[in-house]
Amino acid sequence: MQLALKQGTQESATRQIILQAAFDEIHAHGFQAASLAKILSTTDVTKGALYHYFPNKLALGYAVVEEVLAARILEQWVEPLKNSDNPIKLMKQIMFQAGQNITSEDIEHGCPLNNLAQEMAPIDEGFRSRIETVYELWRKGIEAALKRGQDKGFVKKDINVSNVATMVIASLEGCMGLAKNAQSKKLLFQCGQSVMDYLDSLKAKGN
Amino acid sequence: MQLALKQGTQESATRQIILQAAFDEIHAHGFQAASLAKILSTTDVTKGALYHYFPNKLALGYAVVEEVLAARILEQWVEPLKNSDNPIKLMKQIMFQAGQNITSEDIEHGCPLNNLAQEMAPIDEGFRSRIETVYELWRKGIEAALKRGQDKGFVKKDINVSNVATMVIASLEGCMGLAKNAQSKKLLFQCGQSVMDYLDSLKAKGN
DNA sequence: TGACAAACATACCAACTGGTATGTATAACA
DNA sequence: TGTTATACATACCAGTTGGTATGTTTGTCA
Repeated sequence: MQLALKQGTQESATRQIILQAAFDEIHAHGFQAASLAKILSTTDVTKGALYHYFPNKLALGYAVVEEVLAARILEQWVEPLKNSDNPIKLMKQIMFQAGQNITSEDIEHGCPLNNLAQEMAPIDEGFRSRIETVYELWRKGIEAALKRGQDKGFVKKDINVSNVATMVIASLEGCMGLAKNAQSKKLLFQCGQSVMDYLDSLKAKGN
Repeated sequence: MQLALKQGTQESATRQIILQAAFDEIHAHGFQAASLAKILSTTDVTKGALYHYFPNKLALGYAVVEEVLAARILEQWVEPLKNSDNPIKLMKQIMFQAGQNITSEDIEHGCPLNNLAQEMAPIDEGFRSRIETVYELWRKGIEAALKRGQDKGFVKKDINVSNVATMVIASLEGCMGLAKNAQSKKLLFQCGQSVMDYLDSLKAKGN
Protein backbone atom coordinates (compact mmCIF):
# COMPACT_ATOMS: atom_id res chain seq x y z
CA MET A 1 0.00 0.00 0.00
CA GLN A 2 1.29 3.42 -0.92
CA LEU A 3 0.36 6.22 1.41
CA ALA A 4 0.03 9.64 -0.11
CA LEU A 5 1.80 11.55 2.62
CA LYS A 6 2.99 14.54 0.74
CA GLN A 7 1.26 16.22 -2.11
CA GLY A 8 3.43 16.63 -5.13
CA THR A 9 5.45 13.54 -4.32
CA GLN A 10 6.68 12.06 -7.54
CA GLU A 11 6.10 8.38 -8.08
CA SER A 12 9.19 7.53 -10.06
CA ALA A 13 10.49 4.00 -9.53
CA THR A 14 14.08 5.21 -9.49
CA ARG A 15 13.22 7.75 -6.86
CA GLN A 16 11.71 5.05 -4.68
CA ILE A 17 14.79 2.87 -5.07
CA ILE A 18 17.03 5.72 -3.99
CA LEU A 19 14.76 6.50 -1.06
CA GLN A 20 14.77 2.91 0.18
CA ALA A 21 18.53 2.53 -0.21
CA ALA A 22 19.05 5.82 1.59
CA PHE A 23 16.79 4.68 4.40
CA ASP A 24 18.85 1.50 4.81
CA GLU A 25 22.19 3.30 4.78
CA ILE A 26 20.99 5.95 7.22
CA HIS A 27 19.48 3.32 9.48
CA ALA A 28 22.78 1.45 9.53
CA HIS A 29 25.25 4.31 9.83
CA GLY A 30 23.34 7.46 10.71
CA PHE A 31 22.74 10.39 8.39
CA GLN A 32 26.06 12.17 8.65
CA ALA A 33 28.07 9.01 8.18
CA ALA A 34 25.80 7.77 5.41
CA SER A 35 27.81 7.79 2.21
CA LEU A 36 26.15 8.72 -1.06
CA ALA A 37 28.67 6.52 -2.81
CA LYS A 38 27.53 3.53 -0.75
CA ILE A 39 23.86 4.27 -1.35
CA LEU A 40 24.58 4.29 -5.07
CA SER A 41 26.75 1.19 -5.02
CA THR A 42 24.04 -0.94 -3.39
CA THR A 43 21.70 0.01 -6.22
CA ASP A 44 22.55 0.49 -9.88
CA VAL A 45 21.60 4.11 -9.69
CA THR A 46 24.19 6.72 -10.62
CA LYS A 47 25.03 10.01 -9.03
CA GLY A 48 23.41 11.82 -11.91
CA ALA A 49 20.10 10.15 -11.18
CA LEU A 50 20.34 10.88 -7.48
CA TYR A 51 21.01 14.56 -8.01
CA HIS A 52 18.26 14.65 -10.58
CA TYR A 53 15.69 13.76 -7.92
CA PHE A 54 17.25 15.42 -4.90
CA PRO A 55 19.08 18.76 -4.87
CA ASN A 56 21.50 17.58 -2.16
CA LYS A 57 22.10 15.05 0.60
CA LEU A 58 20.06 17.00 3.13
CA ALA A 59 16.98 16.97 0.92
CA LEU A 60 17.35 13.23 0.52
CA GLY A 61 17.44 12.86 4.29
CA TYR A 62 14.36 15.02 4.69
CA ALA A 63 12.51 12.92 2.14
CA VAL A 64 13.37 9.76 4.07
CA VAL A 65 11.78 11.24 7.18
CA GLU A 66 8.71 12.63 5.45
CA GLU A 67 7.99 9.67 3.28
CA VAL A 68 9.54 6.52 4.70
CA LEU A 69 9.54 7.11 8.46
CA ALA A 70 6.17 8.83 8.64
CA ALA A 71 4.58 6.02 6.64
CA ARG A 72 5.92 3.40 9.05
CA ILE A 73 4.44 5.09 12.11
CA LEU A 74 1.14 5.68 10.35
CA GLU A 75 0.83 2.10 9.20
CA GLN A 76 1.96 0.48 12.42
CA TRP A 77 0.40 2.73 15.04
CA VAL A 78 -1.84 5.57 13.97
CA GLU A 79 -4.10 3.80 11.48
CA PRO A 80 -4.77 0.71 13.63
CA LEU A 81 -5.47 2.85 16.70
CA LYS A 82 -8.13 4.77 14.78
CA ASN A 83 -10.30 1.69 14.57
CA SER A 84 -10.11 0.61 18.18
CA ASP A 85 -12.04 1.39 21.33
CA ASN A 86 -9.66 -0.50 23.62
CA PRO A 87 -6.29 1.17 23.07
CA ILE A 88 -4.50 -0.69 25.86
CA LYS A 89 -5.35 -4.06 24.41
CA LEU A 90 -4.44 -2.92 20.91
CA MET A 91 -1.13 -1.31 21.84
CA LYS A 92 -0.11 -4.47 23.66
CA GLN A 93 -1.05 -6.39 20.51
CA ILE A 94 1.04 -4.08 18.34
CA MET A 95 3.99 -4.47 20.69
CA PHE A 96 3.56 -8.25 20.74
CA GLN A 97 3.33 -8.36 16.97
CA ALA A 98 6.43 -6.20 16.60
CA GLY A 99 8.23 -8.44 19.04
CA GLN A 100 7.33 -11.51 17.01
CA ASN A 101 8.65 -10.02 13.78
CA ILE A 102 11.80 -8.43 15.14
CA THR A 103 15.16 -9.66 13.92
CA SER A 104 18.63 -9.40 15.44
CA GLU A 105 19.45 -6.81 12.82
CA ASP A 106 16.47 -4.71 13.88
CA ILE A 107 17.72 -4.78 17.45
CA GLU A 108 21.23 -3.95 16.35
CA HIS A 109 20.13 -0.92 14.35
CA GLY A 110 17.39 0.26 16.68
CA CYS A 111 14.44 2.49 15.90
CA PRO A 112 15.23 4.53 12.79
CA LEU A 113 13.11 7.43 13.95
CA ASN A 114 14.82 7.64 17.32
CA ASN A 115 18.25 7.21 15.75
CA LEU A 116 17.72 10.14 13.47
CA ALA A 117 16.17 12.25 16.20
CA GLN A 118 19.11 11.75 18.56
CA GLU A 119 21.65 12.40 15.85
CA MET A 120 20.16 15.28 13.92
CA ALA A 121 17.81 17.21 16.21
CA PRO A 122 20.55 19.38 17.76
CA ILE A 123 22.37 19.84 14.48
CA ASP A 124 19.76 20.61 11.86
CA GLU A 125 16.45 22.34 12.39
CA GLY A 126 14.98 20.98 9.16
CA PHE A 127 15.48 17.44 10.35
CA ARG A 128 14.26 18.22 13.84
CA SER A 129 11.01 19.79 12.75
CA ARG A 130 10.23 17.00 10.30
CA ILE A 131 10.96 14.34 12.90
CA GLU A 132 8.87 16.24 15.41
CA THR A 133 5.95 16.12 12.98
CA VAL A 134 6.20 12.33 12.96
CA TYR A 135 6.44 12.09 16.74
CA GLU A 136 3.45 14.36 17.08
CA LEU A 137 1.47 12.17 14.70
CA TRP A 138 2.33 9.23 16.89
CA ARG A 139 1.62 11.00 20.20
CA LYS A 140 -1.68 12.43 19.02
CA GLY A 141 -2.71 9.03 17.68
CA ILE A 142 -2.16 7.39 21.05
CA GLU A 143 -3.66 10.31 22.91
CA ALA A 144 -6.88 10.24 20.88
CA ALA A 145 -7.17 6.48 21.29
CA LEU A 146 -6.67 6.74 25.05
CA LYS A 147 -9.36 9.38 25.26
CA ARG A 148 -11.75 7.20 23.31
CA GLY A 149 -10.78 4.34 25.59
CA GLN A 150 -11.74 6.47 28.57
CA ASP A 151 -15.13 7.27 27.07
CA LYS A 152 -15.78 3.62 26.39
CA GLY A 153 -14.79 2.66 29.93
CA PHE A 154 -11.62 0.76 29.12
CA VAL A 155 -9.17 3.31 30.44
CA LYS A 156 -8.91 4.99 33.85
CA LYS A 157 -10.37 8.47 33.83
CA ASP A 158 -7.90 10.06 36.23
CA ILE A 159 -4.88 9.88 33.94
CA ASN A 160 -3.49 12.66 31.80
CA VAL A 161 -3.80 11.12 28.34
CA SER A 162 -1.27 13.49 26.80
CA ASN A 163 1.44 12.76 29.38
CA VAL A 164 0.74 9.06 29.23
CA ALA A 165 0.96 9.00 25.43
CA THR A 166 4.38 10.64 25.67
CA MET A 167 5.46 8.22 28.38
CA VAL A 168 4.43 5.21 26.30
CA ILE A 169 6.53 6.35 23.35
CA ALA A 170 9.40 7.36 25.60
CA SER A 171 9.56 4.00 27.34
CA LEU A 172 9.30 2.16 24.03
CA GLU A 173 12.12 4.15 22.49
CA GLY A 174 14.09 3.77 25.70
CA CYS A 175 13.67 -0.01 25.67
CA MET A 176 14.73 -0.20 22.05
CA GLY A 177 17.74 1.95 22.81
CA LEU A 178 18.91 -0.12 25.75
CA ALA A 179 18.35 -3.39 23.90
CA LYS A 180 20.27 -2.03 20.95
CA ASN A 181 23.31 -1.28 23.05
CA ALA A 182 23.03 -4.52 25.00
CA GLN A 183 22.45 -6.33 21.69
CA SER A 184 19.96 -8.42 23.57
CA LYS A 185 16.51 -9.54 22.50
CA LYS A 186 16.01 -10.80 26.04
CA LEU A 187 16.49 -7.33 27.48
CA LEU A 188 14.08 -5.93 24.90
CA PHE A 189 11.40 -8.40 25.90
CA GLN A 190 11.93 -7.87 29.63
CA CYS A 191 11.76 -4.13 29.21
CA GLY A 192 8.78 -4.51 26.89
CA GLN A 193 7.06 -6.56 29.59
CA SER A 194 7.49 -3.67 32.01
CA VAL A 195 5.93 -1.33 29.46
CA MET A 196 3.00 -3.72 29.11
CA ASP A 197 2.65 -3.82 32.88
CA TYR A 198 2.59 -0.05 32.82
CA LEU A 199 -0.13 -0.13 30.17
CA ASP A 200 -2.11 -2.57 32.31
CA SER A 201 -1.91 -0.17 35.22
CA LEU A 202 -3.91 2.30 33.12
CA LYS A 203 -6.91 0.01 32.78
CA ALA A 204 -10.19 1.08 34.29
CA LYS A 205 -11.37 -1.11 37.16
CA GLY A 206 -13.32 -4.13 36.02
CA ASN A 207 -11.33 -4.66 32.83
CA MET B 1 36.17 15.09 43.22
CA GLN B 2 38.25 12.88 41.03
CA LEU B 3 37.12 9.27 40.80
CA ALA B 4 39.80 6.70 40.14
CA LEU B 5 37.84 4.68 37.62
CA LYS B 6 40.62 3.11 35.68
CA GLN B 7 43.93 2.03 37.06
CA GLY B 8 46.87 3.48 35.24
CA THR B 9 44.93 6.58 34.26
CA GLN B 10 47.41 9.39 33.91
CA GLU B 11 46.67 12.61 35.71
CA SER B 12 48.10 15.07 33.24
CA ALA B 13 46.34 18.42 33.11
CA THR B 14 46.65 18.56 29.33
CA ARG B 15 45.10 15.13 29.05
CA GLN B 16 42.13 16.25 31.13
CA ILE B 17 41.69 19.35 28.99
CA ILE B 18 41.63 17.23 25.84
CA LEU B 19 39.19 14.79 27.42
CA GLN B 20 36.80 17.53 28.47
CA ALA B 21 36.93 19.27 25.09
CA ALA B 22 36.41 15.93 23.35
CA PHE B 23 33.42 15.23 25.57
CA ASP B 24 31.90 18.59 24.62
CA GLU B 25 32.46 18.14 20.90
CA ILE B 26 31.13 14.59 20.93
CA HIS B 27 28.14 15.64 23.01
CA ALA B 28 27.36 18.38 20.49
CA HIS B 29 28.03 16.59 17.20
CA GLY B 30 28.35 12.88 17.88
CA PHE B 31 31.55 10.89 17.74
CA GLN B 32 31.86 10.36 14.00
CA ALA B 33 31.15 13.98 13.19
CA ALA B 34 33.37 15.23 15.99
CA SER B 35 36.33 16.95 14.40
CA LEU B 36 39.74 16.70 16.00
CA ALA B 37 40.56 20.05 14.49
CA LYS B 38 37.61 21.60 16.31
CA ILE B 39 38.50 19.93 19.59
CA LEU B 40 41.98 21.40 19.29
CA SER B 41 40.79 24.83 18.23
CA THR B 42 38.58 25.24 21.32
CA THR B 43 41.62 24.58 23.49
CA ASP B 44 45.20 25.69 22.92
CA VAL B 45 46.32 22.11 22.62
CA THR B 46 48.06 21.02 19.46
CA LYS B 47 47.71 17.87 17.44
CA GLY B 48 51.07 16.69 18.66
CA ALA B 49 49.86 16.80 22.26
CA LEU B 50 46.64 15.00 21.42
CA TYR B 51 48.42 12.17 19.66
CA HIS B 52 50.90 12.02 22.48
CA TYR B 53 48.15 11.03 24.92
CA PHE B 54 45.86 9.08 22.60
CA PRO B 55 46.96 6.76 19.79
CA ASN B 56 43.97 7.70 17.62
CA LYS B 57 40.48 9.20 17.59
CA LEU B 58 38.84 5.94 18.63
CA ALA B 59 40.97 5.66 21.76
CA LEU B 60 40.03 9.21 22.67
CA GLY B 61 36.37 8.29 22.32
CA TYR B 62 36.81 5.21 24.48
CA ALA B 63 38.51 7.29 27.16
CA VAL B 64 35.58 9.70 27.18
CA VAL B 65 33.22 6.81 27.88
CA GLU B 66 35.39 5.12 30.48
CA GLU B 67 36.42 8.22 32.36
CA VAL B 68 33.95 11.03 31.77
CA LEU B 69 30.64 9.26 31.20
CA ALA B 70 31.14 6.52 33.79
CA ALA B 71 32.08 9.11 36.39
CA ARG B 72 28.87 11.06 35.75
CA ILE B 73 26.64 8.04 36.30
CA LEU B 74 28.56 6.97 39.38
CA GLU B 75 28.40 10.39 40.96
CA GLN B 76 24.81 11.13 40.12
CA TRP B 77 23.17 7.74 40.60
CA VAL B 78 25.20 4.83 41.85
CA GLU B 79 26.98 6.43 44.81
CA PRO B 80 23.92 8.19 46.24
CA LEU B 81 21.81 5.04 45.89
CA LYS B 82 24.32 3.08 47.94
CA ASN B 83 23.49 5.10 51.01
CA SER B 84 19.74 4.89 50.84
CA ASP B 85 17.09 2.50 52.10
CA ASN B 86 14.24 4.20 50.26
CA PRO B 87 15.26 4.10 46.58
CA ILE B 88 11.95 5.41 45.24
CA LYS B 89 12.17 8.56 47.30
CA LEU B 90 15.83 9.05 46.43
CA MET B 91 15.43 8.47 42.70
CA LYS B 92 12.61 10.99 42.62
CA GLN B 93 14.92 13.39 44.43
CA ILE B 94 17.71 12.80 41.93
CA MET B 95 15.31 13.40 39.06
CA PHE B 96 13.96 16.55 40.69
CA GLN B 97 17.47 17.80 41.34
CA ALA B 98 18.50 17.09 37.74
CA GLY B 99 15.38 18.88 36.53
CA GLN B 100 16.24 21.92 38.60
CA ASN B 101 19.75 22.16 37.19
CA ILE B 102 18.97 21.39 33.58
CA THR B 103 19.62 24.05 30.94
CA SER B 104 18.20 24.52 27.46
CA GLU B 105 21.54 23.38 26.09
CA ASP B 106 21.33 20.16 28.08
CA ILE B 107 17.92 19.47 26.59
CA GLU B 108 19.16 20.32 23.11
CA HIS B 109 22.10 17.94 23.33
CA GLY B 110 20.39 15.18 25.28
CA CYS B 111 21.95 12.48 27.40
CA PRO B 112 25.57 12.00 26.28
CA LEU B 113 25.53 8.34 27.21
CA ASN B 114 22.40 7.62 25.20
CA ASN B 115 23.65 9.70 22.28
CA LEU B 116 26.83 7.70 22.04
CA ALA B 117 25.02 4.41 22.51
CA GLN B 118 22.58 5.07 19.70
CA GLU B 119 25.28 6.26 17.35
CA MET B 120 28.11 3.87 18.01
CA ALA B 121 26.69 0.60 19.34
CA PRO B 122 25.96 -0.89 15.90
CA ILE B 123 29.15 0.43 14.38
CA ASP B 124 31.92 -0.26 16.84
CA GLU B 125 32.08 -3.10 19.33
CA GLY B 126 34.68 -1.33 21.47
CA PHE B 127 32.34 1.57 22.06
CA ARG B 128 29.36 -0.70 22.58
CA SER B 129 30.99 -2.83 25.24
CA ARG B 130 32.34 0.16 27.14
CA ILE B 131 28.96 1.90 27.05
CA GLU B 132 27.32 -1.34 28.14
CA THR B 133 29.62 -1.41 31.17
CA VAL B 134 28.33 2.00 32.19
CA TYR B 135 24.70 1.02 31.65
CA GLU B 136 25.22 -2.11 33.70
CA LEU B 137 26.75 -0.08 36.51
CA TRP B 138 23.64 2.08 36.44
CA ARG B 139 21.18 -0.83 36.20
CA LYS B 140 22.85 -2.82 38.94
CA GLY B 141 22.96 0.24 41.16
CA ILE B 142 19.21 0.75 40.86
CA GLU B 143 18.52 -2.95 41.13
CA ALA B 144 20.46 -3.33 44.37
CA ALA B 145 18.79 -0.27 45.83
CA LEU B 146 15.34 -1.57 44.89
CA LYS B 147 16.13 -4.89 46.53
CA ARG B 148 17.25 -3.16 49.70
CA GLY B 149 14.10 -1.08 49.51
CA GLN B 150 12.07 -4.27 49.41
CA ASP B 151 13.84 -5.65 52.47
CA LYS B 152 13.21 -2.45 54.36
CA GLY B 153 9.55 -2.44 53.39
CA PHE B 154 9.56 0.61 51.14
CA VAL B 155 9.16 -1.24 47.84
CA LYS B 156 6.53 -3.74 46.71
CA LYS B 157 7.80 -7.29 46.93
CA ASP B 158 6.04 -8.66 43.85
CA ILE B 159 8.06 -6.68 41.29
CA ASN B 160 11.00 -7.92 39.28
CA VAL B 161 13.72 -5.53 40.45
CA SER B 162 15.91 -6.22 37.43
CA ASN B 163 13.19 -5.52 34.88
CA VAL B 164 12.05 -2.44 36.77
CA ALA B 165 15.59 -1.06 36.96
CA THR B 166 15.86 -1.41 33.20
CA MET B 167 12.44 0.19 32.71
CA VAL B 168 13.38 3.18 34.86
CA ILE B 169 16.48 3.88 32.83
CA ALA B 170 14.66 3.23 29.56
CA SER B 171 11.87 5.66 30.36
CA LEU B 172 14.33 8.29 31.55
CA GLU B 173 16.41 8.02 28.39
CA GLY B 174 13.22 7.98 26.35
CA CYS B 175 11.93 11.15 27.99
CA MET B 176 15.25 12.88 27.43
CA GLY B 177 15.22 11.80 23.82
CA LEU B 178 11.71 13.04 23.12
CA ALA B 179 12.34 16.33 24.91
CA LYS B 180 15.54 16.77 22.95
CA ASN B 181 13.75 16.49 19.65
CA ALA B 182 10.81 18.58 20.79
CA GLN B 183 13.31 21.07 22.27
CA SER B 184 10.87 21.41 25.10
CA LYS B 185 11.57 21.55 28.80
CA LYS B 186 7.84 21.32 29.34
CA LEU B 187 7.67 17.96 27.60
CA LEU B 188 10.64 16.75 29.65
CA PHE B 189 8.88 17.67 32.89
CA GLN B 190 5.56 16.14 31.83
CA CYS B 191 7.26 12.94 30.80
CA GLY B 192 9.37 13.01 33.95
CA GLN B 193 6.17 13.32 35.97
CA SER B 194 4.90 10.13 34.37
CA VAL B 195 8.13 8.39 35.32
CA MET B 196 7.70 9.59 38.90
CA ASP B 197 4.13 8.30 38.86
CA TYR B 198 5.49 5.00 37.67
CA LEU B 199 8.01 5.00 40.53
CA ASP B 200 5.21 5.75 42.98
CA SER B 201 3.30 2.74 41.70
CA LEU B 202 6.18 0.59 42.97
CA LYS B 203 5.78 1.68 46.59
CA ALA B 204 4.82 -0.92 49.16
CA LYS B 205 1.39 -0.34 50.69
CA GLY B 206 1.45 1.98 53.65
CA ASN B 207 4.20 4.19 52.27
C1' DT C 1 9.86 14.25 -38.24
C1' DG C 2 11.87 17.80 -35.48
C1' DA C 3 12.20 20.09 -30.99
C1' DC C 4 12.43 20.17 -26.39
C1' DA C 5 12.54 18.65 -21.82
C1' DA C 6 12.97 14.99 -18.58
C1' DA C 7 15.92 11.28 -17.05
C1' DC C 8 19.78 9.81 -16.46
C1' DA C 9 25.44 8.86 -16.97
C1' DT C 10 30.59 10.10 -16.37
C1' DA C 11 34.38 12.60 -15.05
C1' DC C 12 36.14 15.67 -12.22
C1' DC C 13 37.06 18.84 -8.12
C1' DA C 14 37.69 21.49 -3.75
C1' DA C 15 37.37 20.83 1.09
C1' DC C 16 38.04 18.43 4.96
C1' DT C 17 39.42 14.37 7.62
C1' DG C 18 42.39 11.45 10.62
C1' DG C 19 46.94 10.34 10.84
C1' DT C 20 52.17 10.75 10.53
C1' DA C 21 56.97 12.32 10.20
C1' DT C 22 60.00 15.19 12.08
C1' DG C 23 61.69 18.65 15.06
C1' DT C 24 62.27 20.90 19.67
C1' DA C 25 62.00 22.26 24.53
C1' DT C 26 62.23 20.67 29.17
C1' DA C 27 62.67 17.98 33.21
C1' DA C 28 64.89 14.10 35.53
C1' DC C 29 68.52 11.37 36.49
C1' DA C 30 73.26 9.15 36.25
C1' DT D 1 77.36 18.10 32.91
C1' DG D 2 75.84 14.85 29.58
C1' DT D 3 72.08 11.73 28.40
C1' DT D 4 67.65 10.30 27.84
C1' DA D 5 62.77 10.19 27.91
C1' DT D 6 58.64 12.93 28.19
C1' DA D 7 55.81 16.42 26.39
C1' DC D 8 54.68 18.75 23.21
C1' DA D 9 54.73 21.69 18.22
C1' DT D 10 54.51 22.14 12.92
C1' DA D 11 54.09 20.76 8.41
C1' DC D 12 52.49 17.71 5.49
C1' DC D 13 49.78 13.80 3.21
C1' DA D 14 46.58 10.37 1.30
C1' DG D 15 41.80 9.20 1.32
C1' DT D 16 37.09 10.25 1.29
C1' DT D 17 33.24 13.26 0.95
C1' DG D 18 29.41 15.97 -1.17
C1' DG D 19 28.74 18.43 -5.08
C1' DT D 20 29.06 20.01 -10.12
C1' DA D 21 29.78 20.46 -15.07
C1' DT D 22 28.93 18.39 -19.09
C1' DG D 23 27.35 14.91 -22.09
C1' DT D 24 23.87 11.53 -23.75
C1' DT D 25 19.65 8.96 -24.14
C1' DT D 26 14.73 8.66 -24.25
C1' DG D 27 10.02 9.93 -24.30
C1' DT D 28 6.49 13.39 -25.71
C1' DC D 29 4.13 16.59 -28.14
C1' DA D 30 3.46 19.88 -32.13
